[in-house]
Amino acid sequence: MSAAGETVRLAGRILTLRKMGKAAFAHVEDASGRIQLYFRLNVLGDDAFATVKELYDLGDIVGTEGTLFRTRTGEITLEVRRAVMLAKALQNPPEKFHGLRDTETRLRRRYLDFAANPDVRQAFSVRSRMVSEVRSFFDERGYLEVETPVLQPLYGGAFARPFVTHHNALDQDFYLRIATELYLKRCLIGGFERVYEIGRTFRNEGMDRDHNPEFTMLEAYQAYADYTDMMALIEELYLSVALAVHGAAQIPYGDDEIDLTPPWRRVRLHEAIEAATGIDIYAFPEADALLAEVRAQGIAAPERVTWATLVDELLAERVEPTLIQPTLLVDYPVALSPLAKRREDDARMVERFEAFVGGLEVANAFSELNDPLDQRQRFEEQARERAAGDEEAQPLDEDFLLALEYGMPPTGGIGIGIDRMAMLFTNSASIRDVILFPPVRNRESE
RNA sequence: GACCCGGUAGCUCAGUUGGCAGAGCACCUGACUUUUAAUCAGGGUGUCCUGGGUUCGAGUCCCAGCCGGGUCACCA
Repeated sequence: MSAAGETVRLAGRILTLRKMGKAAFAHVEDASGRIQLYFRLNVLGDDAFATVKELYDLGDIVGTEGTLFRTRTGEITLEVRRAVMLAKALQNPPEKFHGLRDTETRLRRRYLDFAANPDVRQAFSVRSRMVSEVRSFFDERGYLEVETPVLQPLYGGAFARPFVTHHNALDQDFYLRIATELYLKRCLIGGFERVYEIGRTFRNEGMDRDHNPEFTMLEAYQAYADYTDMMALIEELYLSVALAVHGAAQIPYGDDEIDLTPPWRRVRLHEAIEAATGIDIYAFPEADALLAEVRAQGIAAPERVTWATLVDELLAERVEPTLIQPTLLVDYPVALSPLAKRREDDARMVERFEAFVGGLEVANAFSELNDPLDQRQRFEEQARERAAGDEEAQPLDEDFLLALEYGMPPTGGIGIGIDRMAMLFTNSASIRDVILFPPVRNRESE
């Protein structure tokens, strides 16, 4: 112990406190760790020692100065010469041995969860390093980090119901963005060739273990690239992050060990469905015929039956849960992908993939549709879906179509769920474990 | 939205067949100069989630509601 005898100053929150007649021990903790303090009457003097005995409680934050020594059990301890109360706790901290377990209190007073449960704090430390590595990854590859509007006059870029708000000065409603896609594409049209944005997006939908109404998504776009470039990108990104935050390409998740080493398994969507269910979705091009096949599988039909929703139902029910090891599902039906470019060899399909890891959808990418005429048709198809009752169909965006008419280079684009990535790298079962302050319902009394 | 589970002291929890509201930690009083989940002696601090109902009597049984969790639905 090289610092023995030297004067040391440290501060922290009191976690344990053992007061005796003329001495007291405490453990204090700050972000760097915990250490024991030793207060002695004959070192501190009557007044200062009396203050410790009468005033100090668990949870208080104190500043101290003293010298280090080892107790007879060998623990490094600060013998305190001077001490000052930095913040007095008026509320009792959670119980020191059992910690804070009650899920409702943990959510409503999240600061107590952080204070009482170091492993909860640890997850956010991992998340922070992970995001840093993600930024470095894109920065090093020449992508420009940009920030596009959160408040948008029209929403788009994903299938979701938006949150709506109102701008008083303009007396105009705005939507909180459900995706950054259409603005990032405007950047491409304007000549930026590689852009990315890590941003909060908002979708007015239910919450569960892998959905939160506000979440962080990374979208990246690269001119003169296509979805195969995005396949390599997602594989390399996950590998880089794994090595940076975990030190290995293999990570534990739940009961599984996931190997992120590229290349990931690639399966064509309709083949994955056929392998799991025996149904060749392209052999049943009409919704009614496909519905009969889906029902024969014992799968409940979605509320709104279209060919596309049935395909998605098959995917969600029978394919996605099995995708524990990293898998790229490729070549989606055009009806599910109104912003993606059609395959040249099969106009029913688009150049798109979704990446799955640990059963979670972690990325969605495509060769971006840059034909303004086809894009208009796709929007018009969405408008028909909308008129038929699909609240999540995408609205026709004339302003975006106008931009496309000036010419967007062929582009590969990808959306990556940052929260789900954090779930994987922190081995968290719930997205709320990697969101600092998840929303909770107001209590009537509050 | 449906179903299941839960809500008792600041925290973690117990509470029997319906019969005075409990324990540990925390807290308060006293003792204690190397303790470390300190120890020893004493002290219970409560809207039993809320509102009704049944009953001589409800934390416990019934109904409605609130809040949380889980599963499902939704999230193409």
